[in-house]
Amino acid sequence: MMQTLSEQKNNRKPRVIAVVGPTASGKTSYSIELAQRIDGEIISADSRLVYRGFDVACAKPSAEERAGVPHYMMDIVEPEFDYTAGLYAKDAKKIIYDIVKRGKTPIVAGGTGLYFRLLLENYEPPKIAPDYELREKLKELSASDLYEMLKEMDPEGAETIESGNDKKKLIRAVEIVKLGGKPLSLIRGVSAESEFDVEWIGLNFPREELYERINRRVDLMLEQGMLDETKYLLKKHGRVPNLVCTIGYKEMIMYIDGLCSLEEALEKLKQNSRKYAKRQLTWFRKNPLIKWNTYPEPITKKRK
RNA sequence: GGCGACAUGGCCAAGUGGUAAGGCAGAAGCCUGCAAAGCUUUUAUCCCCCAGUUCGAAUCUGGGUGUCGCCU
Repeated sequence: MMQTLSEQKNNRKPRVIAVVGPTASGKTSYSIELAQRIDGEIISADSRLVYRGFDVACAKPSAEERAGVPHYMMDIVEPEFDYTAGLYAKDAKKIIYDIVKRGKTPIVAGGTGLYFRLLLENYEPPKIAPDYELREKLKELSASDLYEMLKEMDPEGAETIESGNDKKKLIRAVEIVKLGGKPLSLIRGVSAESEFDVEWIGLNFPREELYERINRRVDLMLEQGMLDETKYLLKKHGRVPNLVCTIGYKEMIMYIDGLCSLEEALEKLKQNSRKYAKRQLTWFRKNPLIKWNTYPEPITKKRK
């Protein structure tokens, strides 16, 4: 929603525009065009784009595509490093203030719901960094053991975890309490008012059309060298979790390992992308502030 | 033309007399430092069609239709 000039003057909060949507909904070109029009700079909110070398398979915009618009939060770490949502929120926040200071408009664009939540919706995450050693130990336990453990430490927090089968969530909840953080039960559902004045723009297509776009994009990625990129990254980094667990590389690796044909790998990749898009949508649908743009119209006439 | 096998939701598929497993795909949802991850819920008034046997049939019998295989 556009604000009037007087409203903007009276509003102390830095104004930021958020462009959200499922994969293949056109966020990249939309935000670049928007940035050019309003003199903005783009901060990616994508958990894969932070990794160096995750290009084709993750649809990272090339230098030409960026068309001179500054982009942040891309290519900031090597895939061996586990970048986390907490680090993202911290780093991205600094960048927002820096952009604002220079008189430009920050545009946060991406598809990782958790990153938006921590950065722009101002949830109060427990300030407990992951303890990988502890996690390894906890991993040995069964889900029900973990649940019992959490129940003793944080009975109310245990109840807020929807399923006692979700080991990942249980481990984190236990980790927080063990390391002296505020238990989940005390912060769940609590969110302060955002420190930013956010204009939320959601991009989406009717389901069938979105799926067609995903299919087309996967085929295009192959043409653009996704398979070679996978081989290169494997050679350079080995089978690090971030590589092996990323949609695109995951399926290419299945093919490289001879577990399926290339056609099957592409089919699987399309399917995993569809499921991913669905999960993204349930995340964003929950945010009532998003103004949806179901058939994204190009801001300028030219789109490729 | 003859012989044989099989026909179960979008797909794969279990079930051989007691009132439709499961998987995949699809849909909905959860998410507070691994989130392109992890997790939850959900989908056949009905088993190709018709007739019959039976208290009761997807399951048995007869006929029809279709698909596949083999033979001439």
